[in-house]
Amino acid sequence: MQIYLYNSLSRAVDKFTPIKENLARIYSCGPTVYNYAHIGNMRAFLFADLLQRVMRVVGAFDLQWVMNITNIDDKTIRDSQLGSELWKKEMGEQSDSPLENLLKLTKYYEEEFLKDLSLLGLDLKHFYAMPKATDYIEQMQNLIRSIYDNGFAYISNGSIYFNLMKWHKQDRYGKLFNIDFEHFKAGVRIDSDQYEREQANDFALWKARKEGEPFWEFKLGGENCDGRPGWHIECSAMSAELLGVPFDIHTGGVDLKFPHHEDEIAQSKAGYGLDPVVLWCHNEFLEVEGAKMSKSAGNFFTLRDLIEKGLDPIDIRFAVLSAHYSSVFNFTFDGVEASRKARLRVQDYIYSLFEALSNDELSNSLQSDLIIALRKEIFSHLANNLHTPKALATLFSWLNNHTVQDLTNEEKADLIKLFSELNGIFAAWKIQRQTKESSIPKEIRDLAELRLKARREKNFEESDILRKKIIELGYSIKDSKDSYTIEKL
RNA sequence: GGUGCCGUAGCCAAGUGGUUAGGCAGCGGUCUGCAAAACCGCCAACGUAGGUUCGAUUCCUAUCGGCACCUCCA
Repeated sequence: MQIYLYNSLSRAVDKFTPIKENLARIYSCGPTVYNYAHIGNMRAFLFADLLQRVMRVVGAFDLQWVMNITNIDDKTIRDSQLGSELWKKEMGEQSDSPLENLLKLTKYYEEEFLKDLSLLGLDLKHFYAMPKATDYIEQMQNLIRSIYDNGFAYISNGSIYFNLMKWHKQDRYGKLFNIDFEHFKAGVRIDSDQYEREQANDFALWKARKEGEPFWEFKLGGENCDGRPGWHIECSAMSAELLGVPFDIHTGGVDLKFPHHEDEIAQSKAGYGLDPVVLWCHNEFLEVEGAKMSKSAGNFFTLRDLIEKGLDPIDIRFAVLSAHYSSVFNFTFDGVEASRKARLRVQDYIYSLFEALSNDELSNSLQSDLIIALRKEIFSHLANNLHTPKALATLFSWLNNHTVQDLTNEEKADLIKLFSELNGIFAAWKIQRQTKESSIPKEIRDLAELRLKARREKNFEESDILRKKIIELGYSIKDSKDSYTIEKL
């Protein structure tokens, strides 16, 4: 199905056409691994995941999805310094080598990050690559050399800067973000390096070596430029190396439009001679209980914080996906609870489908017009700029109007097939027969058996006491005629 | 100061120049020993004030309120 996406470059919903036949190449700005990722970061990754899954399932594209891991920047260097208070013993022993320390600290947070992604329902197998900045220093240096040779970079005290105004005369700077060079709010952030730049707007491609910090050797223009890469250059170099120039889609949070993505466009074009990306997609921010998340406001959560509070990560995933990525998402605990109930309602429906199906013969391809029409409608919403709210609304309305009993066997089998496809995007359900009591502790099963016996004997006082006990132990019990089902609460 | 976004029922969240978005909660009912689940039904909105229009929640203006970015924050 044809995919349409909002493009921050054109400021319109564009038809997606891959550069290479049937291959969608996507680069997503990943985390800087100096700490546990917070729920706001997670929205960006859930968005990227949604995009790539829709490309796979609805667009039927082959995928090359790259997400970078920024493991060298001011913060990772700062926190990994010898004697850092933020060093954890799980990271191992610190050594005299700043680079070794940096890699140990960032490796730790990278692994935690990957765990978080998995908990949120991302499939790590979907990644074509997760490049780490320190593994692509050579490519970054090559790109910087090209930019320098093309005349758009200069060296100042061993650091290398991008000459923005010179570039701006050749090609517009501000393609994603209207830049009003006259009205930059002066003095908001003072960079210590600023005096070394010719213009305050110039950004660092490469930063000169500092004592006690990791560095790489670099000779440029006959000068010694030993040091380490600037932030923006890594995405340009790694995306070019892994996906080529240009590639199809670049994702990130709206905050990255400027300066990060502007700089990426400028330096890639200054170095490679081409606009690097056809389609830029940005997700809106996430707020918590209607306010910007901040540590001081006490509404700053990492995924592990939320799990500790008893939330299921899959409910968080489903809650985030139930709002459109381009609007501010208000994360609330009530909202996650509501999403959970909605999600489980669908799950129960899926269980009922399996229950009602005489055998486990699933459809290979859809046969029934009813389900084909439903699929078409849901998919077209997803294809239209990833409109998950409409897709889900369509699904819920349909479920409201079609009970399992109303469906023919063919429709049931088709619907399971459709759910299985949808789960390739939402990854929020189990497409299987409801697991029987096997996962329920024996203690609970025994209580339930006693209760069934009491009910048969019409000893309802006893059965109510037993039910209360079961609930207190964290399980719910649903009665049917002469049986029951137990579920974990 | 510059640029941009948003204000929709108790809560979350789509959308549209005139016909029910959807979810959660709530309220009736069926079922049940009672519940739960399920099913049937009900309920409610478009920040404020003007304007354009036959008609505005939707367009325009003003206004109030909230938010984001403005040099390394997803």
